[in-house]
Amino acid sequence: MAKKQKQLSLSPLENAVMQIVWDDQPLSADQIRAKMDRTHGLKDSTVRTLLRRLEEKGYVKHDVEGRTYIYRAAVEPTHVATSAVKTIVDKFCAGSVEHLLVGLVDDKQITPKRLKELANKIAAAEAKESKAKGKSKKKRK
Amino acid sequence: MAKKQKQLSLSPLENAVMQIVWDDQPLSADQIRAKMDRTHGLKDSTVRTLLRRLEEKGYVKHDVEGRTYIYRAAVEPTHVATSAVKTIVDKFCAGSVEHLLVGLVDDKQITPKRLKELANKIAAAEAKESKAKGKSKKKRK
DNA sequence: ATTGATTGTTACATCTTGTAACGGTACATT
DNA sequence: AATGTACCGTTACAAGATGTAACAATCAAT
Repeated sequence: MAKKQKQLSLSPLENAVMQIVWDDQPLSADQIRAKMDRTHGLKDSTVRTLLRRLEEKGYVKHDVEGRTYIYRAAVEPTHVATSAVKTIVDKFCAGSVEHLLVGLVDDKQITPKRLKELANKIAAAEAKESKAKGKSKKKRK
Repeated sequence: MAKKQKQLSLSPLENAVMQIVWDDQPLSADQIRAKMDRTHGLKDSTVRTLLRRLEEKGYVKHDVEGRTYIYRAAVEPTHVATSAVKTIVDKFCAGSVEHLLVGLVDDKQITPKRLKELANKIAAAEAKESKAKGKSKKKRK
């Protein structure tokens, strides 16, 4: 039972690349390098290595346009976030989202009042949305 | 105060140790090894290395009892969870807990209804708690 | 003093991450 | 056609993180 699942986690630099991709996709490797340049001074081969690794991990995909690779994200940032949160919840909160929420409140990351507001807002939005389209799973911006 | 702190993240194995510590603390290194044995077959020096690293990272602390180190957690699991969640939120949800909650709902990790219930419950608990204590700003949990 | 339990020190092979040089190839420009 | 140019694929490598552990020093009890 050697399920050799690679590391799906993003390293800091990989994350930096993803932020750019999520923000301005689609992008070529070189465009990404250009944007990275503001903070890092990476060579193009470096950036392409990062992109290759990200693609291996399933975070981005590319289309070949002419002879250039055009990259775009293969996963939504919120999906990455929620799945990471799920892992955390399973590990540290005995699988209970409730514990997590309590923790967030205890940690003052959100006030109970605001949490309630959000919950209501989300519930309302969800209700309206499901009524409006019934089955389709499109996401609004 | 804070200087060049190392990685505070837990490796899988370190995490396994923490789970045990959180569950049955306080424990000696050998007791921990014994519990690990069910899944891994680690030598005692291995376990002690892990414990030392965890202590360096600030996850556990020990008291010397006789000639034995008795370990216990130095941080609450929910604290680890919430701080990890904060990192995630900052990275992937533009810093907004709201986005995360929306994501959790979208991901069906929690229903909006249940989210609302929890929010109310938490708000209620919080309200009662602060009334009960009244004066104490200091929250010992 | 010898033994047994525990800790401290040190080691090391893998992997992961950051960073990049090289070499190939197809397209654009003489 | 020959060459430069813009990209891509392959390969490399040092530093740090991780898993795993042997070996040495110590103290407490025999």
